[in-house]
Amino acid sequence: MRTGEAAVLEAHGIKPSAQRVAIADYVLHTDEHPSADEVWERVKRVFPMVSRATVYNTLNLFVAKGLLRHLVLTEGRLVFDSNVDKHHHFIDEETGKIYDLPWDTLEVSRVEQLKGFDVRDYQVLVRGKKRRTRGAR
Amino acid sequence: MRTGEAAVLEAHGIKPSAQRVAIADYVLHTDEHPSADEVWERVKRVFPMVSRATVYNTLNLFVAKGLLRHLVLTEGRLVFDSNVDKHHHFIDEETGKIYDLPWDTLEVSRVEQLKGFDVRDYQVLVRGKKRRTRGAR
DNA sequence: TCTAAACTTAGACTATGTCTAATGTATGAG
DNA sequence: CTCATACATTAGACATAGTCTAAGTTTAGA
Repeated sequence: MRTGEAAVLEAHGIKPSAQRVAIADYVLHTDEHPSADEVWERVKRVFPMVSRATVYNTLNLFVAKGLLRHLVLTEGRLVFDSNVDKHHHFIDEETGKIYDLPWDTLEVSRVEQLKGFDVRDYQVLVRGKKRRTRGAR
Repeated sequence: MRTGEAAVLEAHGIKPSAQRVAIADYVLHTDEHPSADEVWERVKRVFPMVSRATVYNTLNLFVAKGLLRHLVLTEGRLVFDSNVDKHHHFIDEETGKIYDLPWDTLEVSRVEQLKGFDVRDYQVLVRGKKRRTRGAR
């Protein structure tokens, strides 16, 4: 278990309890875009008594404090993304897996000229099939 | 109630029952991006005995037959979109309302050059606040 | 140590969506 | 026309994701 997590939490104004550190330890270091229940399953391995409510509360707290984003990209699942920088997403329609696309691989023109809308944020959502490339994640 | 709906359903290989026509009558002519339960509420006004399962089955059937798209854009809601042409979406973060953005108001570059991905479809997802413009919806 | 605030827990609750078994309806063959 | 069959519809049970609540536990400070 990494001990640096506690410091990260404190830096964001979050009191670092044991449960919160365990959750942070997984969710801040994965690129798997887990759902809340997946986080729960994972955290229970190292912390069997943790309750569902705690995991949900903690994840929502992390989102409120800017440590995570939540995404609503796939059916029936609210997933979390530890990459809080701007980026796009690719969804593999066969596996449901979500991949981050770096911000500058795509370029969107004319977003700022949208009439009647104050744009706060945007991203491109790409769907399709990931090619099999061994070694790639 | 428009009678042309039955012909539209048949043209897509769907047997036009009374319930299905009533559902089509609402959902194919709205730009409100309703959720399944919203469709149910609406259809019950003119067809009080319709069951939840029928509405869900019918909407899924329409999606399978290409009459509708379903979108997973907002938290906890799978919404339906009768606009099956390519277009982008704007989500008002205050009201949760979804607006269609015509395809050519935005332009995305370099989508086809994505390495390792077969792109089947993409759209831009814009979030922010809609300006109040009386008369516009 | 004692107390108050904050955190965690188990489980009830809500909402959304699916499934099933039984019933209803439409249609074509006889 | 009647029956048989296939398909549609129904009510309600079930599943899943997420929230809420009340009670218990921890923590930090006086």
